[in-house]
Amino acid sequence: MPDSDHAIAATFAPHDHQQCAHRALDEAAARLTEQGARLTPVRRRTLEILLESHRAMGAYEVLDRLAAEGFGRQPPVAYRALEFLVTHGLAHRLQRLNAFAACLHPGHDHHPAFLICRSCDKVAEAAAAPIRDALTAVAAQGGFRVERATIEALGLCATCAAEGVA
Amino acid sequence: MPDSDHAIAATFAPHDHQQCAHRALDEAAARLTEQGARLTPVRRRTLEILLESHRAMGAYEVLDRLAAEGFGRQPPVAYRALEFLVTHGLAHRLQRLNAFAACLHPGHDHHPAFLICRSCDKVAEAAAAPIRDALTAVAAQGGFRVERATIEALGLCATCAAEGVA
DNA sequence: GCGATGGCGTTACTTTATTACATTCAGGTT
DNA sequence: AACCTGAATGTAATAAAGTAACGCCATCGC
Repeated sequence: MPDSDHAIAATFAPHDHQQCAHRALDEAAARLTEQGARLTPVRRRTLEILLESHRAMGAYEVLDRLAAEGFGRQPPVAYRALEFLVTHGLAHRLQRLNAFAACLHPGHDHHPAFLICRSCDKVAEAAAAPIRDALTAVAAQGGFRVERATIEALGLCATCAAEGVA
Repeated sequence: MPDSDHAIAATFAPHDHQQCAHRALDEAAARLTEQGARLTPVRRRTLEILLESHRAMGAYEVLDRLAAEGFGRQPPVAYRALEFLVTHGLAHRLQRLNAFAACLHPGHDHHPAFLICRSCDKVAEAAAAPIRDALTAVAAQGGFRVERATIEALGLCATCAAEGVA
């Protein structure tokens, strides 16, 4: 991810989340104008909601929030906004959870591996390149060409482990 | 995987499927008696249905088949049988597809990586060890302990590629 | 201003999955 | 054989996740 090993720990450890979320939102806005895509109110708000925590949220959880704030209350409202964000690399979909999480490093590796803590539920993005390389190599031996990889790990983060969670 | 690089290609290439399915069923039965678990009619039939192809099947697709053969026609019938098979390592769940596939190598690596061909829809199991190692290493740098990994690749198999599928 | 496009909202529906509870069946005990 | 017990099976009902189809309105290029 952006710089180093710190990215993972930074997600799980306590940190200035206001700033963390704000930075991601700014980067997102920058990337979109660059691409000529529009960050409309629903989309912006959806991203903000995802950015409030490092957890993954279900589409209906997001929808409830949007509806409470005066946006539409039908599923497509949430799904469309989420799909937009995913398409533009501003959010990720977690297959294991049927849920979505804001991307914290837009513009870097757009198909990271995900580390999901089973205790605090937070989700971190990890550099997928070495993992994908291993996968690609194994597949190639069988003549299979990998186009998209889903890599999601469930486990325990350092912060929860330090707090004594088994 | 059982032996080698051949396992992947063998899944996608034409082969004696009767024998392939039969062998998997035998191995499954053997493993279950060993574990003291019961391969009841619904469970056995569910496994056979999955083994008929190398595709992943949705729970409702399996359910339709079971219902047509005189078993119950309510979702729990299929979900319970499938869950049993997954628990005992005789089938796998594919997160990306919300579907299930028979395990072709029961007793070997119970958490393989999956290679899903987007053209023929078949699913092969690949050795996950090297991939999981890479994932574990990346995660460990961030203090994260991986407990379970989901590794699923979408792409094109050798057979489809040879047939000119782009 | 005017049409084309994209975004948003709605209704309606499909697909996937679970909860809760009644019934049946295999196995061991008396 | 009668009896108990726990696992397995079946049902109805419902929840959760996701999609299709359509109309309205705003924005943008002309």
